[in-house]
Amino acid sequence: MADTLREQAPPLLAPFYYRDNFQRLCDTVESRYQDLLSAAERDVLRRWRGLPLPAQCLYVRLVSRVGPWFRDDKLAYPELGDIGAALAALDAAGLLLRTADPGWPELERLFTLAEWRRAFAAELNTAPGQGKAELLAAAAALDWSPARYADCLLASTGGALVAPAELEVVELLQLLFFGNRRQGLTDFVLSDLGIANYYPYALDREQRLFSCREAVAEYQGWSQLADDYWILREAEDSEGLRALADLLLVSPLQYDTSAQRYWKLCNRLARELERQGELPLAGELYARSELHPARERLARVLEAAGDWAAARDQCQLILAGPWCEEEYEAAARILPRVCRRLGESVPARRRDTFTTLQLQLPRSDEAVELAVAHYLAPHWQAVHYVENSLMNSLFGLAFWEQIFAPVPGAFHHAFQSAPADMYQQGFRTRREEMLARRLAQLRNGPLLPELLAACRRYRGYDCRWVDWRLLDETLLWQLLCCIPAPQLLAVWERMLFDPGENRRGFPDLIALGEREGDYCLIEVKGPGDQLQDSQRRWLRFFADQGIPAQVARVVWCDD
DNA sequence: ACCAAACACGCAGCA
DNA sequence: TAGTAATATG
DNA sequence: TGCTGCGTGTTTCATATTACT
Ligand SMILES: [Mn+2]
Ligand SMILES: [Mn+2]
Repeated sequence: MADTLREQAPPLLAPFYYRDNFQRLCDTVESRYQDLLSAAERDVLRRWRGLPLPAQCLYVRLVSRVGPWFRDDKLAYPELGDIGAALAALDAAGLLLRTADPGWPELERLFTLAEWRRAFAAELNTAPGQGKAELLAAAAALDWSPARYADCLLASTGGALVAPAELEVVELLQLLFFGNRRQGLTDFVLSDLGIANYYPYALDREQRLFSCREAVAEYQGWSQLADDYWILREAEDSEGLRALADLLLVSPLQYDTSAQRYWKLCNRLARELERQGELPLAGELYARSELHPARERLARVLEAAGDWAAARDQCQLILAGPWCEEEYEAAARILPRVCRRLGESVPARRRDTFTTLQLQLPRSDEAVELAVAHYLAPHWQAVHYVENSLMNSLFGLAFWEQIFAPVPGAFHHAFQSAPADMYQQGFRTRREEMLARRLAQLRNGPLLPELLAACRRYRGYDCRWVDWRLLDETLLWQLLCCIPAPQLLAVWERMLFDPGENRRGFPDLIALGEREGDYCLIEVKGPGDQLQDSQRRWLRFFADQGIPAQVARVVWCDD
């Protein structure tokens, strides 16, 4: 009864919203990158704009769906009226492809098991219990010409095969709009629905991500090779992987825009080659990469190859100018090993000693972190299982304005939850002054009102750092009551030093008391779990700063 | 920050 | 027929 | 014991429909 009386909520999205989204994307790219588009590509846009509304809509539907081929008889869009007419309009504008032979894999996908059965009832003995894979194998064994299969199926089901033309142009437009390959038209929808809620930062319309068409082509080239890499790895084609490495080694890197992609691919491929024992080739790839962990892996490759002297030199190169703390520590671990091999003496590395709490707890179903939290609960006001999310969220609140500051090149489009350079060294250097001012401001005033204000002002907006499910004003009040401001500031400064590296490794639990200084960060270690390097680094830092932290080592008492 | 990832846990093999 | 994976959708 | 590599689980918008086993 209540259900029938409840008013229908108005639809969140306008009719044909997807056409409008596509048009927004096209307009933006065309005005921003007109000189990077060829005459043929601009003509595709012109032709799409000239279509009647239902045909425009259908084109957007088709390029958004898994294809490339579709059966026209299965296109069901009642709101578009006569689908045949829309297809004819697309055809006339050169935006539709038709085929009598889409290739075997597409046929497998386009027709259901029942349709295959019916179409091949005469040619094959099709038992009802037979699965699709078996039936397809039996059909393939007929060894017909490729087109004959399609003829047979279509003769049985009716309909024809169609595909949207100029898919590559659509992909190009999306790449130019977003600057990456993972975002697309769905991001418009999620934003309109409020599922994603992006902060209204100032967009940078001056700085273009791609300076020229060659830069775009280079980016697309590395993307293609990355795709090839996954296919080759999936197929366990070691010959192909070696060929890919050779190709990568003779391809020069010319544009900064795609450097990260190139280096990432070098690192990934090299790591796979390492596993296959191709050490020299892996080493060459690592030498091409300027992205961690390339230099560390090269040191390990040299060590594994028995080239102790080169491995030692590589470690010393890293130690003299590390890219990050992780790299420095790796080099500091490898160096003594190779020096021993060379008969050289090295000073022993000091071992970490962290305050440790030994616990015997009854085995239970819940996670060991929660078991410890429950064990500790009676002794504290509150114990929260937060890992990285708490300190990261506080960091986001404290530096929200700096994170979303309109720095050149930071925000290319309206669907970002962090600036483009968030995890690069340049993040800090490009915002040196405003970060210094913000730190001074936070040092001079009480923190709680600042954080409460930020929490209220920005609540709900997407930020890579902030988990709004965790934060509420009570928690902030409790936290700021217990954690002395200088200690929070020290943590934030370390996070600012390397936001990419220092966003992880925070302890599992935070236990809160009632007075300033009355709190503890606790890393839980179950049987068999070791402290990770990132966790060690934070624990060392906490010890240096006098921030209360402990490692809780749990053993199960079975009886 | 590319659900082709990032993160943390948990184990095995090796000195 | 229930459980699953993939797909399309807003 | 420390170091290393490798495999695992968790987490991604939420919901309806379709196809398959
Ligand atoms: Mn943890
Ligand atoms: Mn832990």
